[in-house]
Amino acid sequence: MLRRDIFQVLADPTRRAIILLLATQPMTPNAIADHFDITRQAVSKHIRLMTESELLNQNQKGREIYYHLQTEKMEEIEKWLDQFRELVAKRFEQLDQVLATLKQKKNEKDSLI
Amino acid sequence: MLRRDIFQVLADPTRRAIILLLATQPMTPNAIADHFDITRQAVSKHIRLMTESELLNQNQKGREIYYHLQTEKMEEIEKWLDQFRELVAKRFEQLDQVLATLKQKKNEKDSLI
DNA sequence: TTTATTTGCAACCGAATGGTTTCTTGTCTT
DNA sequence: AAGACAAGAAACCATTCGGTTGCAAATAAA
Repeated sequence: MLRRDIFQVLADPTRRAIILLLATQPMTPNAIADHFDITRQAVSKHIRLMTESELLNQNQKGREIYYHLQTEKMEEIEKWLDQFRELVAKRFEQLDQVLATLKQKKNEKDSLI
Repeated sequence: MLRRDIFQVLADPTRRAIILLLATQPMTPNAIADHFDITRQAVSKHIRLMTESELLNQNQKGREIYYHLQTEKMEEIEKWLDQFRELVAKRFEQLDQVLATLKQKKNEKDSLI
């Protein structure tokens, strides 16, 4: 199945590098391609996927197209991570509860001695 | 190219769901598969990838195998995001600097009037 | 108005992905 | 000891991925 989301974008190391590149300033496809050992067209395909995932916006200046990051899109990862952290925290709460119960049981037992 | 890292794991929605499932408690492949509309074997393949990515550990109890999350592995995402956020912050610093320079220029001009 | 530059698109290719079905192995149950 | 259950492995399949080369369109520069 064709998946076009931020997680899909992050899955490729070249795309992660492109994200870091564009984090500081907008760049043209040619400028981006200069940083890698792949053809400009390959970079173009990465750009297309990233645009379809709404992570990139374009800004045409003459024949050049400057691509810039839609940084809000990155928040989706944060949101997912928050969800994850919350569940992990809940697990530890349960663990704490178990420990507390054990402690209580132990005290009850002690009092019976 | 075969990539076996946490970003690759996150790329698939079923695997993300498995992560959230295992965030609260360890589970067997069968138990995990019950939550999805795919075969146990398909789940098994997801588990294998996640184990190879060092995100899952196993704990055999008789004929059952409980898989549990290696939560530290998730920190790699956080680390990458930190990197990203730092670069974005730098961009805004530069912008602030530009604005400050403009303001200074304006003041100099004003003083010439 | 040619010519060069920047970009995107299409077709192709080998490898990886996500699923299936079938089979084997190991461990409980009875 | 025999049958049921849990899990992994292998072979297969259609689709996607990440790359390539070649080409067309638009804009800039000569």
